[in-house]
This record gives sequence, structure tokens and C-alpha cells, in this order.
Amino acid sequence: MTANRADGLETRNRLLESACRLFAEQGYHAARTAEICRAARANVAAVNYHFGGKKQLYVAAWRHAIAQSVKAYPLDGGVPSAAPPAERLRGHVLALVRRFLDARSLDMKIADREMLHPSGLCAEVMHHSIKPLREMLEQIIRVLLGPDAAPEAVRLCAMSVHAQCHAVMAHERRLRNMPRDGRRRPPPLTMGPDALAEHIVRFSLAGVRAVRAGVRRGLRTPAVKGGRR
Amino acid sequence: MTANRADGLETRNRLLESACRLFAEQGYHAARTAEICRAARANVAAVNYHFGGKKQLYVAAWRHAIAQSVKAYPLDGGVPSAAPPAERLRGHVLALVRRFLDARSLDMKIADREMLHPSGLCAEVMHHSIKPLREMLEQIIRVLLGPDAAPEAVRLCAMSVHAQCHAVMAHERRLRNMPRDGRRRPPPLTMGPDALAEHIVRFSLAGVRAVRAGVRRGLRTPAVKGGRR
DNA sequence: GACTAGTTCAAACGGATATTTTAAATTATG
DNA sequence: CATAATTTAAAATATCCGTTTGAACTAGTC
Repeated sequence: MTANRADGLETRNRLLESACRLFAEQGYHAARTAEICRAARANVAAVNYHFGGKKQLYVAAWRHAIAQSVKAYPLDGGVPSAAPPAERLRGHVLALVRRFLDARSLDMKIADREMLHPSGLCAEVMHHSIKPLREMLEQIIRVLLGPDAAPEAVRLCAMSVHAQCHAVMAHERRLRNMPRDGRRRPPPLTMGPDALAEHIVRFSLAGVRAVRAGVRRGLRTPAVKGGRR
Repeated sequence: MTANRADGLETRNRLLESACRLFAEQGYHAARTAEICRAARANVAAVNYHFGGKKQLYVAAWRHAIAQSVKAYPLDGGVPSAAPPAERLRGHVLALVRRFLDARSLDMKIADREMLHPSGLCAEVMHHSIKPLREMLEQIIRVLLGPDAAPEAVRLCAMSVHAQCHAVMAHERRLRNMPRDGRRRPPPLTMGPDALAEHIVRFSLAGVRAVRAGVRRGLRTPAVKGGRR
């Protein structure tokens, strides 16, 4: 009997990488297996041989992307959990923004598309991709907000922070997807990941402190008019 | 000669409404003309008779959605442009969040899908939908940041505010799209649009003030370790 | 060096689905 | 009632894509 051959694993890996990229760029439905194979310099039959079908390839590719991302960008950003919460937030946001802007980190892009146009596969993987992220962020913010903070307040602040990081990715993707010659493209990101993260951290720390102050005083502010019809 | 018939306009309108809804829920590619017609209680041929094809229907429906939204939710939220900038921001955010959460406001949902999966049609309409929004927001923030603010700082703060409003819509959509019986659904929005807007305004006003303070002092903060491989 | 199972390949399969058109039937309106 | 505007059902059109197959190939083993 002969052992598995080395070249087999190589094409399997190429397939995995191409699949990550194309699924991230186009989503499960729009990405064509033929194109994935072409990008991987493999025959169309390779997908079925190595993975058993497009669906299984999708799940495998997503898992692969997640593994790569968390290895490259630990969620705490390298800041120990004993550090002051402001520093931990900085680490987390920086790691997140870098990850979002790294063209090789594809898991969040896949997750994003899955949200908008679910393939029906892998609700499993979805949570695996997103849950730890939210938990870490909420944990940090809980400390920042202090012991009296309502769970609602924590969730809202986490949303505010995450939304900003996410927006950076969305903006960058818009730049990529736009036709190169389009006269009216959105203004490019003139700054690098670190400067962007810096803004988000400063903005958010102040925001969280304001919410903390508001919670303590039980503030409510007047409504504003203007509604539907 | 007989004039155009009334029933013709009626089905044309029903078609427009159904198209808005389905294009917003599924995007241009995934939405089927047959389903649009079924929802509008019209024959499949109706799309071609009234609009000349799916593409033209898409553009017309989007325009229709935009018109409805701006009529229902004026961008200034009813706050006069002479009001203090904090009030104007409150008005703007409140209008935006209400609009994002109103199931009948579909233009932003269509735009959102178009961003992620462009149909290639109507870069025109896209800008028509988004540009005025960004301009109003940046104008308000420019005042809040003061005369010394760099254009970059204005753009970043506008991004921070808009991202939060957008996240609200995204979260609500996730709730809709999730399988009803999914054990693990994201936590629902327990609060109404006004409370959400209230949080965003408080968070953002503090954030903008912090950025303003940082700009004045020319602050820069130290980098944090943790990167790619 | 030959054997063999793991791997690649080109070509075709099979199936599905959507948009658009057509021509006849119907209806509102002047 | 006459007529052009709509509606209708069915056929036409246009793609297209994931998967299979059986033969050819090749790395690794004996």
C-alpha cells in the first residue's frame, strides 16, 4: 500500500487558499468552483476529489481562514488581561483593525457575506468566528463601565466599538470592489491601520466614559421630532 | 384614442413596492422577477411590459425607495440648521436610526447589498442615495470639531457616527434573516429606535469632543505590539 | 524497475432555473 | 361600441454550473 502523496496535500492547500479568497470576495453563491480551481491551478474535479463538494469546501475554507486569523491576530492584541482596561481596549481594537485590513485575513469577510446572504451551511462556524470576539470586547467594556453598568449598556458600547472597526473593513472593501476607472470613488484611506485604530480607541474611550457617567446619573435626554409620514 | 388606464398604474406601483422589498431583502441577483410579480399579484410579463426588464425595474424601484425615505425622514431630523451642533447631531442620528429601523425604508438596505455585491447598474443612484447623508453629517461634525479640525478628523468622526447607525440596521436585519427556530440567535434589540439613537448620540458627542481635544494638543498615543506572523 | 493506490485530467452529464417574448384574450375608457 | 392599453399562459431563449466518469498519470513502496 502506498501512503498519501505529497502533491495531493499541496493542491488541497492551494484549493483551500483560493477558496478562502474567492468566497471572501464574492460569497458562497457567487463564487464558482471552476474559478476557484483555476485560481488554484487545479482541475475542476479536484474540489470533489479532495473535499467531496462545494459545500464541504466552503466550510473547510472558512475554518482554514479562521485558524489563520486567530493565529496571526490574537484577540487581546498582545496586551495581558491584567493590564488596565483602556490599554486592553487599545490592544483589542488595534488587533481587530489590523486584522480587518490585512488582505490575508479573510474569515471576517466571509462571515460578513454569510450574514447578508446566508448559505444555510455552518451556523456552527459562524459562531466560532464571531462569538469569542464579542465576548472579549464585552468583558473589557464591562470593566470600563464599572460594576453598576447594566448589561444593556455593555452591549451598546460593544456595538459602538465593533461597528467602527467593521466600518473600516467595509470601506476598504468598497475601494477594492469599485471599478478602477470610476470617476467617483470613495475617498481612499490615507492612513494606516494603526492610525485608524488610534482614532477609534480615542473616540470610544471617551464614549464609554460618557455612558458610564450617564448611567451613574440615570440621564435621559429629550426626544426629537420627525418621523414617518 | 384611449388614455392610459388606471389599473395599469396600479399594478406598476404594486410592482415597484414588491421590487423594493425583495431587492432589499435579497439583492439584485438573488431576487427573482417571478417572485416579485407574485408578490405584486401580477403576471411575469408585467415587469417587461411596465419597465422593459429586470434591470430597469431595479433602478426604478431604488429611486422609488429613496424618494419615500427622504420624504419620511428628512436628514436634519427636523432640527433647524441654526440650532446648536449637538442638537443637530441628535436630530440627524435619530432620523437615521429611525429610518434604518423602519421596515418600510428600504433604500439603505438596497444600497447596502449593492455595496457588497454590485449589480454593475446605477453607480448613479448609489451616490444619490448616500452622498447627501455623508455631507450633512460631515457638516455637523465640522462645526463640532471647530475651525482647526483637519478634514481627516472630520471624515473619521463621521465614519464613527455613521458606523454605529449602520450597525443598528445590520443587527436588525440579522434578526430577520435568522432561522426562526435557531437556538442561538443574536440578542434582540430590547430598546426602540429612540433609545438606540440616544446612546449613539451620547457616545459620539463624547468621542467627537475627545478628538477635538486631541487635535488641539496634537496628541499621539503609543503603538501596541501584535501583528502578522 | 515494476507495481499500485493516490491523484490528475478532459469531456460530458444532468439538471435546474430565470428572463424575455409571443400571440391571444381581456378590460377600461372615450 | 370601438379600440388601444393591459393581462395572461405558455413557449422560447439563454445561460450556466456542480458533479461524474473512466482513462491517464505519477509518487512512493517493495
